[in-house]
Amino acid sequence: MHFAESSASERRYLPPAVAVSTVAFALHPPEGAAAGAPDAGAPAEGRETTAAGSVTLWIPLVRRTRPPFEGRWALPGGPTQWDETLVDTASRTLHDAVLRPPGYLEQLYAFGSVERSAEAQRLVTIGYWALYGERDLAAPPSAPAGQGAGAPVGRTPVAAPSRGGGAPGPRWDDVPPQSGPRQEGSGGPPGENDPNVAWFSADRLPRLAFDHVDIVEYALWRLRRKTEYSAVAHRFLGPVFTLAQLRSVHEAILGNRVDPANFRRQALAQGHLVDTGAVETGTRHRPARLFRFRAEPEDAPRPDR
Amino acid sequence: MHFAESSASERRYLPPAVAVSTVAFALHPPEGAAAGAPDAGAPAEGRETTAAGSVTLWIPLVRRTRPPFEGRWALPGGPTQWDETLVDTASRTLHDAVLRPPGYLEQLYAFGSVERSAEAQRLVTIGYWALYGERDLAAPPSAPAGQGAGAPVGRTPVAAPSRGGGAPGPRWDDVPPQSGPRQEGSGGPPGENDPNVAWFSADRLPRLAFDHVDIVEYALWRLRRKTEYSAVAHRFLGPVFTLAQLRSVHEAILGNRVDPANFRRQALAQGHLVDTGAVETGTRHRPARLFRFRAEPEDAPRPDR
DNA sequence: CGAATAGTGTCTGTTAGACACTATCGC
DNA sequence: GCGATAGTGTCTAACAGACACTATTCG
Repeated sequence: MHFAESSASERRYLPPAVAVSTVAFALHPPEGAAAGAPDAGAPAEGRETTAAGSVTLWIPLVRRTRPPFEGRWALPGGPTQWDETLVDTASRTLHDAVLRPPGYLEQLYAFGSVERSAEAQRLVTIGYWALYGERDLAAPPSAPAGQGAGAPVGRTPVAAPSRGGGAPGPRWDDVPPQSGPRQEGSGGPPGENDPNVAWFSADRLPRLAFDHVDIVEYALWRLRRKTEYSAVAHRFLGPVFTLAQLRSVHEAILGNRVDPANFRRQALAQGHLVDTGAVETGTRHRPARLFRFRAEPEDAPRPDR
Repeated sequence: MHFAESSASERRYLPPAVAVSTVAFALHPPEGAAAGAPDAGAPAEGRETTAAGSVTLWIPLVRRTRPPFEGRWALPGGPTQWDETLVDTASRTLHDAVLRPPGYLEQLYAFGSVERSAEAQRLVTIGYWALYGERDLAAPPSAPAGQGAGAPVGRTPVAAPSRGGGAPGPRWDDVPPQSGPRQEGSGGPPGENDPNVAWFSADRLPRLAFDHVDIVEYALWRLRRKTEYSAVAHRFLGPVFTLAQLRSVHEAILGNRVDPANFRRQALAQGHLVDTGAVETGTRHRPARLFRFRAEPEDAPRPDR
């Protein structure tokens, strides 16, 4: 790389580095992945339920192995490479941490602060948010994307448009300018149990590096807004699901109880759900009908193309 | 500049250049500014009204003076400088074209395409949208921000948060990597009548360079969404205004008629409007009450900080 | 049958939209 | 008074939220 040799004072004048940070959500960590406790570095027993029996959102984090913020947990991410689009970068860095491609990926906001520009290269960070559904987590872990200018991660299953208002992200800061392709938390060998990658419950996050808390905050806000006016919740579930499941996803996202009767009516009124005719089995009460989702035309001008 | 000497083939491996493009809206061009006709390069008589007597939105454009797309009109914009935040860049480049700071400025979407990377340096473009109110247009033109690393344009009156969903912009492409600070359409001397800057009616735009049409499209969509759930329309007007004026702004943005009675109720119900007690004068019918806007707490996590 | 959840019916309060009607100005 | 727009009242249909009630399964 050309710039390796430029001194710190010279780096001030370099063009800004472009990096990506992604907040990914899932209803629970993938099978076999580490579930982090708030402040312990070590995994803890954690599954998808909380006190009240309601579902929570989980977020994958990566532990930084070098300054600044060495040892702190941070969002998966890293610098863009010359042959990658921004989504590709998000996808690749996320894959490096989670070992699976997300089911949904959407841009959040671009933040270009000038902070610390006297000491380090200027940095522009593009925040993304992603979503892992049951389907996605079930997929067996695949090898990290790896080196250099290789093709961006195979299939980025969903590179989606968006609609809500754009918003902020904090300045990124990871990865020294023009460092190698693998991002921060990759000291050890890859594999499902990399000690530097863990999933945390969204309401019990450890202290994060940089202003990653703000990105998470914003991503959550966006996710909530989006579940209100759009159909995203179903993406957390498998191909077929009951209305109760869908509702509990809504409850997890919005953080409050939702009336089953009213939810049912609204959900069905949207016209997105198709009754498969099949019913749930294995319950010890009246089985619920299974629905699947019917894709419908987006109404937003499509950003990513 | 370090990179001036790097060859085209070397540039492929440079970090992406970061540029900004801004879609600015106003109810009419500033006094004395050129109003462009759809395809003529020359100004045409144009004021704020259209066929049906309704108001239209106007957008400032800059004519490119070098390839690619030489001669075409494009959005104001340019590359970020090492000491500028993204908003600053938007603000500065917009100021260079319009000679006034906007009343509102918000990020739209970041687009990082890899297209043409084989021939030119990789480019990441951050789209912004801005708004000039009466107040802002009334301000006398000030000199362009000018050279090098000078302080970013004095006051960027409003660097605002946002809420809607993020969305797309096309790849930018202007300005050769690391070119001088002044952007594209600045061949001639500055001043209110730079032949390479003109305002166009949003529904009669000329052919634009790059995919700037898409950015405009998206900005319009965002503006519409935002007027629906938030209070932005008032920013197009002066400090006090009648409900009829506010309504006609809504009509201009949404593109359809709005019932005066219902609009009034809704507008007042929001609680943002304060009756000043004063009334309109100079009409030849019953004068309307004048209102002013009362700022209220935002509910979106604030992105820009 | 009892526990438990699925699914339906109904009532109430709020709101968007349509539109008739009254008020108040200049002339 | 007339023309014109400001501003109010009212009716209707749609809808969200609360909640009672019925249906269907397991054990």
